[in-house]
Amino acid sequence: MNIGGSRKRITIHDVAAAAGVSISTASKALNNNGRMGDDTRERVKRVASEIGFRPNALARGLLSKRSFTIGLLTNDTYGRFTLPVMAGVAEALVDHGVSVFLCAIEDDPALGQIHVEAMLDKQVDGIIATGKRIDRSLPVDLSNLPVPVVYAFTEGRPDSVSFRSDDAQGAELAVEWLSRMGRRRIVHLTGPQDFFSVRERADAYSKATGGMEPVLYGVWSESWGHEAVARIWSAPGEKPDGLFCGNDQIARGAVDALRERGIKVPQDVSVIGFDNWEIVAAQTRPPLTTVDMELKELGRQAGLTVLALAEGRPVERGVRKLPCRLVVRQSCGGKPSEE
Amino acid sequence: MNIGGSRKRITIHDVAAAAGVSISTASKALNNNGRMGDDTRERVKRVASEIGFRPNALARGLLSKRSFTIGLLTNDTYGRFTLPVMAGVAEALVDHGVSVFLCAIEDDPALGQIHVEAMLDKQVDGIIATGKRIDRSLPVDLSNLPVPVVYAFTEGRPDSVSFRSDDAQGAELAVEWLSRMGRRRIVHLTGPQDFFSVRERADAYSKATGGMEPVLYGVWSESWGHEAVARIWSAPGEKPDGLFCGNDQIARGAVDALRERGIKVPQDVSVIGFDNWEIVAAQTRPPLTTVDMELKELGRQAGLTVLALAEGRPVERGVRKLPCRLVVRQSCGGKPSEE
DNA sequence: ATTTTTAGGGAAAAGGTTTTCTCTTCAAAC
DNA sequence: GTTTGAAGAGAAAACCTTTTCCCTAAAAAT
Repeated sequence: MNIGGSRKRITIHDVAAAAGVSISTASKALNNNGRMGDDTRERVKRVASEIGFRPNALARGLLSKRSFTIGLLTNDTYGRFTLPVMAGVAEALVDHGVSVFLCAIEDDPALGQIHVEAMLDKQVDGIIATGKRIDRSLPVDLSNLPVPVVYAFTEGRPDSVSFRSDDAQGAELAVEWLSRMGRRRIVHLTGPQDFFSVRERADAYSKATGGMEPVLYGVWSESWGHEAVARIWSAPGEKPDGLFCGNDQIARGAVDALRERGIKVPQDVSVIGFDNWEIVAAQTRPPLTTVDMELKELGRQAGLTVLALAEGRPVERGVRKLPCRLVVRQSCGGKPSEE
Repeated sequence: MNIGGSRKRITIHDVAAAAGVSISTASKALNNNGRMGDDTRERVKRVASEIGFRPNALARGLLSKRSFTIGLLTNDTYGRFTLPVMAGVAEALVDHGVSVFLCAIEDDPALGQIHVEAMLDKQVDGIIATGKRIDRSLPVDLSNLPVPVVYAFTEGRPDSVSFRSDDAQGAELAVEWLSRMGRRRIVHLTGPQDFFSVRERADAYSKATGGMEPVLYGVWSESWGHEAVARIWSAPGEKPDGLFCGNDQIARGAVDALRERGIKVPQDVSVIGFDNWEIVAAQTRPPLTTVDMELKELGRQAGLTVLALAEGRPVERGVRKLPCRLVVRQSCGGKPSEE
């Protein structure tokens, strides 16, 4: 009977009238401000909850200059990286009564501009920019905005606050674990070299392994993992006993290729992935041991940081690298971590 | 130099002062209301854009009772279904100046309640509820809200508006295509029977095939696809030449299992999936022909509908089934559709 | 020359809330 | 009995915009 949704909203005037006080007294009672008798305060509060009063955030925001709203800008339509970040942001902020505007801008500067302006019009308290690559920035100008901006998993302006995962440490984690599993000939199979994180991981890998083996750059697909294994195993010479892959898709391709060749994972070769993309990692046979970038935690911290900036609290600027975490499943041997 | 983001916002007062008119004239000039000389109107507009005036949406919303904001409630943390829906909603609404609040409530009723209240406080013009199953409703009470609610890919209240895909039609599409490819013994390999869409697809499949073959119910995983193929091909008797799978993961498991048995896809057996989950469908070897539920379109329609309701336009209530679309890749034969 | 009309523009209220200031009243102190 | 103080509560301003109503002056009509 009320599908369209209409019913007069209850305002503080109604509360005041029902409690027999003025609106100022009602307001003060509800916000625990001002001076008044305990009985009055209690009565107002009781009446307010009885008639179901909830303050109008628009009116409040107009006055306080805080909308308790932030904007999340992303160009990751696929959501693979953005989704955990979003979840973290939202989770961190809901406790503080802050809501999140979702702005998917694809890679369209005009759309980005529109969204930024819409957010500013709506008086967001801050903006979080997030993307799918830490070495690319969003196609939109976020300088000189009247609100603070925090970058998460995307290239930020110098002199701002940005969060990213520590890819070098993640790579070390991977190599370390392979070594611990007794692997000595570890090959790194990764994505395109123009990705900053690819280079960073490759450098860390080379440093950790002493730079004995070459790094194989390719694309982020299963078929590249497949092809790389074919290339390695059909070439003459000693074969690796460990594969450190740049993402879970490559790892999955590699594992599948190894299985097809009758090479046992993890008995003969250990394979480790990167990203902990559940849908790929968990469905691989055997399930992939992989490096998790802790994107949800990254989102959480970005959320808390933009909040701090919005409230004028001091925040140290710069790039913050968050540590990765090893998720042990079965593709390397070793005891799986419980989840 | 402005990291925290602070700079006095420009109000219509500033415009009025700069243009040498009153605020009422300024407002009317900018909104093409009221009567005034063309020169005055132009001057005000020019000045406004020169000093970068943008109206405060909070103040405007307070007055107009419209916040140009809607809430998107979801319990699909994974984002597999929600993400395209969200993209569609946002895309449809950004043109109308409407922003979208993202509310991820997991499956927590308390969290849902908090989010709904926060949205109402922020005076959203409407709410879209979306989930991961069309036969489950969100764990939150959306009845008797002061704003319209539209359901997308989740069970809605009777007497409301909900959008879902036409699973029966999707199944027909699949069977039809397999028949067109010359397949005569088509087996349906699907998910748990307690899913409404599973039953609906299975019924449509049975009707289309004359109910010759049994339906194999299982779980939504690759390993089930794998196992089902093993079960079928190790049993005595004639083998199927077509597999209609309940989702792309099952299809992928089946394709992998067939390949391992030396059975050629699509030469010997055609396999068709459901969902068109790119990451699975496109990376399978060969890439999966599958049924797309057009979730983005679904989101778009949900967005436009909630907007219509918010504006008081009449909307026919009830469940609307949107047609699915066949995406032809290589797992069935036939010429791939361009994308 | 007087009245009527119209154009152009301003004053003020409204929307819901918070906050500062003011006012009244009653108790305590002198 | 007068002054001081504080407690309790209300009036009003402020936030920013839109809209209705009103006022003035010039043009048109009589």
